[in-house]
This record gives sequence, C-alpha cells and structure tokens, in this order.
Amino acid sequence: MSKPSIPQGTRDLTPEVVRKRQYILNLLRHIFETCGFQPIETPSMENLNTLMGKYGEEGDRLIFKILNNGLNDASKHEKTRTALENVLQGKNDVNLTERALRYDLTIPFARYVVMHQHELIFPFRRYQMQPVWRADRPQKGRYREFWQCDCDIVGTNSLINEAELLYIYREAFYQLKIPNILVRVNSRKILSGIAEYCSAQDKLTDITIAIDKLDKVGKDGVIKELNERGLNDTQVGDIIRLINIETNHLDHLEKEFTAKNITIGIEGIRELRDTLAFHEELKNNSWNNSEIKIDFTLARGLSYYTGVIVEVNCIDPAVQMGSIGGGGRYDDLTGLFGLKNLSGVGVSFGIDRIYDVMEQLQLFPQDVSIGTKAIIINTGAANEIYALQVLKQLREQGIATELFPEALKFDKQMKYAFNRGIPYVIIIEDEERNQQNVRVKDFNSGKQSAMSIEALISTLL
RNA sequence: GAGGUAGUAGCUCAGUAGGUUAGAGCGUCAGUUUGUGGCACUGAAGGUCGUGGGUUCGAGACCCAUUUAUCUCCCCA
Repeated sequence: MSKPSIPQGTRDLTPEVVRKRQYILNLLRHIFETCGFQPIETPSMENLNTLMGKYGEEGDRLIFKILNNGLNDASKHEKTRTALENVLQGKNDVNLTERALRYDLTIPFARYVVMHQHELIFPFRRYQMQPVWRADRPQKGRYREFWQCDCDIVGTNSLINEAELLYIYREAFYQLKIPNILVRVNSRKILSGIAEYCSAQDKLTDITIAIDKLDKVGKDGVIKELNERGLNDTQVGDIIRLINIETNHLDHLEKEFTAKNITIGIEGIRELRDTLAFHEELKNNSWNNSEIKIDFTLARGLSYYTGVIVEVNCIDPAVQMGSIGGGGRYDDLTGLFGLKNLSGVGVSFGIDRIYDVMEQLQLFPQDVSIGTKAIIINTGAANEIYALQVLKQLREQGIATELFPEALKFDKQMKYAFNRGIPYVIIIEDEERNQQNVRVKDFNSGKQSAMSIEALISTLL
C-alpha cells in the first residue's frame, strides 16, 4: 500500500481552517440575507454541454470532465471508439464524457433560472456558496477546488442592482476588516465603444485582452500586443489615448464618443455614472478601507458580460494576490438556454483567496478557532457521575462543554485542555461533589475558584 | 498547455568532493519535579532519504522518467 494522497490542487482542511472559513462564509451569508437574497444550491456536476462554450476557449480547456460509466459495455464499444477519436481531435463527445464538474456558479445559475422560470418570482435575488473546480495548474492563490460565493439579481435592468452589489462588496470587506480594497469598475459598452471608435468592432476581444494587461506590461507592452493582434498604428494610437484618459474624467471620454457618435460608448458612460450615483446614496460613511475606481482597462475574461463589470483586489503591499472578487452584468445569459430578454447582474467572492489574504494579514479574530468553552476534568467513580450532571446543565444553557472521557492523571487532562485552547477547566473532586459545586480554573488568568453551578453558568455565558 | 525551483522523521531543516549503523531542534509518547497546563530534567519511539528506473564496487547525494509542492507565462477567484 503506497502512501495515501489527494488529487493535485485539492486540500484537507483542519478544524482551525474550517472555523476561519466559516467565519467568512457566515459574515457573507448575513450580508446577503440582509440584502434580501435567497440561498440556492446546484449540483456539483452539470451536463457538459451546459458548460462548454460559456467561458471562452481557455475556459473550456479548464473544465474538469467526467468519464462516462459503463464504457466496458460491449454493445457500446463501437460508439466509444468513435467518441475517443473525436476527443483525440479535441472535440467533445457525449459517448465518452457527458458530465463535468461545475466551473463557476454563474452558468449553473443561468441554467437554474431557465429550468425554474415558472416558479421564480422576478426580479429573483439569489446567493450561492459552493465549491467549483478548474483544471488549472495550481500555484499561489490558485487551487483546483475552491469556493465561490455569488450573489446575483436577474430579471431587471435597473442600475440600482449594480449599485447594491458594489455596496455588498464594500460592506463585506469592511466587516472582514481587510485593508486597501480597490474596487475597479468599467463597462463592456465602453470597451465596445473604444473598438467602434477605431473601427475594430471585430477585434473587441483582442483589444480587451491586450489593454487588460496595462498595469502588468505597461503601455509599450500593450501597444506591442495590440500590433500583434492585428491593429494598425492609427487604431492603436486611438486606443491608447482613450484608455489613458484620467479615470475620473468620464466627461472627457464622453466628448470623444459624442464627436464620433459612438452610441454604445455614450450609453456605457451613462450607466457607469448612474451606478455610481445610486451607490453614493447607499454607501456607508464608516468605510475607510475601500475605494471605487473607474478603470477603462478593466476587461474581465468571461465572455458573457455585456454591461458594467467589476473586479476587487487587495492592494496591500504585504499581499500579492490576484483578484478576490469579480462580476458584472450579462444581458443574455439565459438566452443561451432558451430564455430570451432576461438580464442579470452578479458578483462573486473568491473565498479561498480572501482566506489567504486574511491569514497573511492576520485578520482573523483571536477566538474564531476556539470551539469548546469549558472542559470538566474527570476524576472517576462517583465524581464522574456528578460531572455528567454538570455537563448536561451547561450544555442545556448552550455552553460548549466537554467532559474528559477517562479518569487519566490530572496533568494529562490539564495538558489536553491547554493544548486544545479551551479557556476554562472545571475541576470536580470529592469535595466539590459533596458540596454540589465546582472549582473553575481560568487559563487566561491562571486563577481558580470554587463556585455554585449557577455561578459557573453565568461565568461561562 | 509551456518553462524554472524543490521533495531527507509529525513539523522546520542539516547532511561537506558519492564511501561503513542518516542527524539536530521542535513536536509525540513514558517518567521525574512544580498542589493541577505553560518551565526544567531523564528516557523512548519515529525515516526502505517522494516514487520508479539507471550509472557505480558503493547513491540521500550523479543521470532519466514520474509524482507532489512552489513560482513565471497563459488565464483566472
């Protein structure tokens, strides 16, 4: 028997890690619920054709596919061999793989909305917190199995939704106390406008991919990439000039668009402006850790976005991490599954990256990983019976308590309690049992005192 | 999918130019002492040196493959 192992890019989570993750999840859940979102869950696997073609060429490659069962059935061999040939050619074939692991939460949600359209009440607001899987090569902040928390609103075009989602981002990171949060916003329509401005509508994807790299490769790098992607010098010049407009000068870009009568670009600017105006009304004046910045170079890879797009980073110098959240509006995601004219907008939180950032900056509360509040030392015989009665009473009060299950030596039990991080030790020996009270040791102060069970309860509550 | 770095006890690592029974600290376990944890002391367990080949009289060290981790590109949360 070889050493046990787990698949590449997956992890076991210790009790401490799970507690910390739950801290994040509970906090987000509370915000989502407060904003009127309802929870749903979807299966870990989807039909492969539900997912294929939704995430771009690169995305398709990263979908974990599941091999069909029963391929050894002799009557299927002919089909299976043909299917394998197709797969070797780079095509998918349902006779070999017809299911795949969930790649994100947005496409399954679109599928969900279409399947449940007659029972949903629109506008429908849902949140979803589940793992997703990507066959990417693991590296820092990149796992093959990780959790996303999404909240989406479908069935309404109102930009109030965009403003609310920006509120949710900033409120969540405020409550999590993560510093230096930068929320960048842009509009796909502005990007379309830029493409139209230089008569390169067919090169929209190439343009967005190239300018998205501005902060990474610099202006010259972007120019080079635009050239490589087939744009001429005039077009490249226009693009560079437009995206270099100071980010808060929507007016300036609007003039450029108006001069050439680029309707879609003008609309993108108006939407961004309205979104921020609504957001201004919603914003919490206590926020001191985040800011919103308009960034014309923000592109976002997923091909289905059509309107306002957003991405969140922690730009604290002490952390180096890709985006910890992203989202945007998609006008026709359900159209892919046959339900036309249903617009949606949503954002995603990358739980594992948020966790990594918080761990690195030591932002988890000290007591987040403490479970048991008190432990009763077991001294055996009649004391054990009395200890069980005390245990029961404490648990009835909702105090997380355990009784050491064996009457081991005193120092063993003390050591166990200390190493577990349990803050209170309850000592019950003959004297305590006879007087129907307890002795309590507080590890923080190192002091101990005798008290009644009622006093014990009020101490621990 | 392409490339760089790494893999020695549970953890962090040492192991000189390949040479006899592979080491340390921490942790674990047993015990001593402190009225019951943290401190100190005594002792013990624990490694087929990621895996599989190869070179060599001899390999933890060299070569190849593979796997895992980590980083860059790509792309993303």
